Amino acid sequence: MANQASTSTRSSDKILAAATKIAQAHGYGGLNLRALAEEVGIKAASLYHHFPSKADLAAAVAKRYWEDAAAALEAISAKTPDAVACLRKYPATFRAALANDNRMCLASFMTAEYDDLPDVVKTEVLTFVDVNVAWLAKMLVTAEIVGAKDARTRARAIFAAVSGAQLMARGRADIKLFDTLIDTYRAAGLLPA
Amino acid sequence: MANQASTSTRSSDKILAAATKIAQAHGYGGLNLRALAEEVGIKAASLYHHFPSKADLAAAVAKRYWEDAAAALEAISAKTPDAVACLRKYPATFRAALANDNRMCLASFMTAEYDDLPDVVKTEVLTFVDVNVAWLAKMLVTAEIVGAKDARTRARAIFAAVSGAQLMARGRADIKLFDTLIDTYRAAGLLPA
DNA sequence: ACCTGAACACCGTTCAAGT
DNA sequence: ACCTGAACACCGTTCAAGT
Repeated sequence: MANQASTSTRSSDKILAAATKIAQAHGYGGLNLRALAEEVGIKAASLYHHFPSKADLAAAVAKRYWEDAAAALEAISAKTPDAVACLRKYPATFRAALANDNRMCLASFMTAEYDDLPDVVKTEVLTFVDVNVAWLAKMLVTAEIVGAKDARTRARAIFAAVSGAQLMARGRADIKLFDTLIDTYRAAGLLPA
Repeated sequence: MANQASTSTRSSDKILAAATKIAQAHGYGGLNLRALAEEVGIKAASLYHHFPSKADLAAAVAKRYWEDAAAALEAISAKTPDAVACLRKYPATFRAALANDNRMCLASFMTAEYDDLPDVVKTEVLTFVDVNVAWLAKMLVTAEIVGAKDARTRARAIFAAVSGAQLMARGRADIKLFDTLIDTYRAAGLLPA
């Protein structure tokens, strides 16, 4: 994971990074290849030398997105021994997207676009959800909040609720609303206080 | 509300109905005027005789959407005296969208498209949220689940969570997942059991 | 290998011309 | 009044042709 980007992947990385930011604000349909190319400093046609199609580019974006999310979650649980403390930190990544120019989770936006999503992209988006749910389930069991049998279901409910909070807060461009919603989930008992 | 559609609004109604279905599956960006026109049986250019622009058409769609939602919610609370029973029925409208070819809430989709939404549309989308939150808050107070001071906040949390559940279920085209998520919210204490 | 101009099919929109 | 073909400037995308 550390020594993979030596020389040739540089411009692909630039493309992926720029595409991720655009897709987090405009979705798959709103990912404008001319605008993306301009941001990277090439012509739109040149994009096709790095990725065979918009679908494959978006799949690469979504794949890196869940890989980064998985690494970030592992970093949290590696650094924080207390599982309850880990669960308290979970909403922070969703908050960070809003703090970054009112952006949202790439996977949530693309989930809305389900009907128009190429299969290769759909797969990666689903994996993002799986990664989050698996991590949450593990923390819930470790924290002894639910038994192993109910962990996956509760984890999915937390993921859905936090996603919904991010979406609602984006609609008002109001990050404080996100914080209030998360606090309300805690007060109601969905998330550990 | 009853005697407004006599003769001239007929085709406008057909356009709005078809546009609503398309927007619930593809969003504002994915609302293709040529495809919409074909479904209605006219040419795209003819659409402009009924609505001055795509933005105005989408605003009319979103406006009717929240008006219908408001009427449906009023129908529930008028027919069901018990506020707790009303709250139990609330997720049903979101479920119905999923049951209708895995569609989703128009407002949720458009909220994701926030950055690309004309202001006239944005306003109507926000009103949909307000209508839902106001009704939920009223039911929560009547049911004595929360006090008047916390009603709005709790109502927003419920709306966000239910929206998130719909989005997640759409991503798997799995309506049973929606049911499970709602049940989990109830078990956790976010919604009344 | 990497890049591009030019072309393609498509989009929202306009408008003169039909009924 | 309502509709339309044709055109406009634009878009994402493709490809033959450059270096």
